[in-house]
Amino acid sequence: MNNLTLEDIARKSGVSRSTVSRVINDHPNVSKAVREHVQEVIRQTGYRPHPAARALVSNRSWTCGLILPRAIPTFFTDPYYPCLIQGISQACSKKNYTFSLFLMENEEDEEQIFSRVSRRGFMDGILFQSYQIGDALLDKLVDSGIPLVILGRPFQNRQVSYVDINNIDSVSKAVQYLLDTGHKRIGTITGPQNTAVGIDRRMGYQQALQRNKIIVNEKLIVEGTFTEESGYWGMKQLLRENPDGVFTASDQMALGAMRAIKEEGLDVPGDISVIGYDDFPMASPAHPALTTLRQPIAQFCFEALKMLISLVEDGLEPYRRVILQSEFVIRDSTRDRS
Amino acid sequence: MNNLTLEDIARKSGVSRSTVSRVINDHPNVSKAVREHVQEVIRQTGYRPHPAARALVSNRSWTCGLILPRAIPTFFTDPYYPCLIQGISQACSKKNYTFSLFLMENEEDEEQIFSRVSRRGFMDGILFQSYQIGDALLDKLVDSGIPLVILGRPFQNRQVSYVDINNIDSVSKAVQYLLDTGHKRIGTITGPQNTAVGIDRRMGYQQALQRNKIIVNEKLIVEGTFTEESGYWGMKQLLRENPDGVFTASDQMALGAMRAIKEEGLDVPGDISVIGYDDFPMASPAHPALTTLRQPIAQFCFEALKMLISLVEDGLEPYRRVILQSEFVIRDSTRDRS
DNA sequence: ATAATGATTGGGAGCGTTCCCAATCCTTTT
DNA sequence: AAAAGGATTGGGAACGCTCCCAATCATTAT
Repeated sequence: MNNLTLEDIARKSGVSRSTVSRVINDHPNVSKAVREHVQEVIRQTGYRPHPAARALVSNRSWTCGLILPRAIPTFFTDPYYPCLIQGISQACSKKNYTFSLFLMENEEDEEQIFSRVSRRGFMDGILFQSYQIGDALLDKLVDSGIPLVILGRPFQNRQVSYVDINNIDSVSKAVQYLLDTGHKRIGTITGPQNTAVGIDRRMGYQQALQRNKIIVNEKLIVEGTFTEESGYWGMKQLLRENPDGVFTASDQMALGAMRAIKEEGLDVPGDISVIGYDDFPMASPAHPALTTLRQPIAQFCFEALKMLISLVEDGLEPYRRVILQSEFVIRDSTRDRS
Repeated sequence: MNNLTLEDIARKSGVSRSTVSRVINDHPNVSKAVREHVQEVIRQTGYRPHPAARALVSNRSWTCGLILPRAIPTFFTDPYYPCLIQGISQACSKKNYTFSLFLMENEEDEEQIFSRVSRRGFMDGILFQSYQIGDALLDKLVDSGIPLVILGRPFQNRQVSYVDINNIDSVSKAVQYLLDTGHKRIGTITGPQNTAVGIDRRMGYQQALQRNKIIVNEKLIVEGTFTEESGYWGMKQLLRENPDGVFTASDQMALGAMRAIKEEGLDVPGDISVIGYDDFPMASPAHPALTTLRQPIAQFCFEALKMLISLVEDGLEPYRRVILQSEFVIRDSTRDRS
């Protein structure tokens, strides 16, 4: 264990505490000779400053928290959360931040997380995955005044900074593509309608139809939960309406939908075209390879952390927002019927 | 933001800093009246102590790190890591610890993580997921003297504390079950043979056969990577040897194996029995429902954290170890052939 | 009533940093 | 050669807490 202090290094290198501190923090005004000598001593002793002492005096801990909402039914099966976690981890690593994870599973967790997190001094800021309408914790967090960035848009038009993906637009383009390639009866399996992504992706579907003067048929819309299973059952239901194309709000649901279609003896894309959303690792090795919308997760995470850091350094206001685009990736689960 | 200090609370409640500190830390020797009054003031003001200041003076940060190894090919598809993350998160929450996650993806990460983690004062201890043979970071961590618990057994017989699951024994029992129910040609799809779990589960398979005086046929052993895909291809290969039972080292591979079997026009369990390992969420809704070995992940994580805390509080030695058992869960993918 | 005892309470020191200001040193200019 | 200026260095104070010891208070026994 490393129990050296600044003072120890100062003594060993024959300079003062202040000088060593300056060397460590790359301050100017240290002569080259002294700087190099001190660096050498630090290297040899393996000294590393005490993070808590630093945090105490500088009020920066170089740690940020990621809060994932409670009751994630898909935490184990949907790659979204692992991808997000990896993305944030990478971003933190690049920015030299330590990354603390908070999984919120019940009411008590919520209280505990709040008290753990809302006190500046251990956590420089918080990334909060938007999920359900009316998250009490989110309100408290906003009020607490800790630097906060929402991943995904918040529900109420609150005064918060956030990073989002233009779901409406992206989906609308994908459905437009189905329209342009001669599809006549396009269904959708949506995400949960109490989540922002769920609502927005459905909205994108509707906008595309409306723009083309097509009346939205409620029977061609089924609500899912992002899981493979819900895609399967949703498709079973849609099949009764004889669609020739389906947009599903996640790749997992697209996989489920394809399973249902095949089970019915129909072919993808021969009889029905399927479009997913995410472009997660299982999308391209699927049979047929899935046409989908690629979420720019890595960039998303990076922008979120960048925003958080600017909040930490420059203050909370003005509120910032960044909207990213998903990329439409055409593979083999769609066919031109025109 | 909460910028109150102990001194502020002391002033507001007309007592001294020391008394407030005693109230917060539940020390005895505070009169009931004073204690309640101070608690009321704390409640009203929403005061929370500055964690960095506490950590500085007490040398406890109430934070632990989880390091996940580099190059996890299955991070997004295998539910093991999400489950582990959730388990550790729950355990930390119960023990009032904050949980920092480190994903190691390349050499630089390794160096960075080490320097972030090895300095006591911000991280009370480290949980390290055992993975590949010869992890350089692990060696450095052990040398650094920071409290450390390995998840899974370490390779070299090093002086470290760890928590493991008795893979050899568990698998051996499962294979014994196949033997007892009249299976004659039992194959296995192993995990990677440069991982401890991969090696141990294969060993369990071999031990069961040897105990029953059956010669181990190398052609009935195929190495996989824990993924669905590798289970599929592994099974394709095994099929040439006409097995009537297969043990796969993960549920994912079992799913892949079943896909391959069905594709060949054979039936599970009619023609071939399949046993997986993990009992992750997708095991029971599979068709047929998977017979498997249930990893006690939650308990595993809890024991690991408990061990880590005892290391933090009582010192590193003597080395501790806890071995848990997997539970054999019989469902519909196996059939009695006797 | 007084001494002795134990329960409360308060204040000082210190944890390892950073930051500020004053002191020193070296150049350069006159 | 002396003064001025900038570059470099050192030391004190502060961050907000815990811990220790001394002081005070209440309670009981003599």
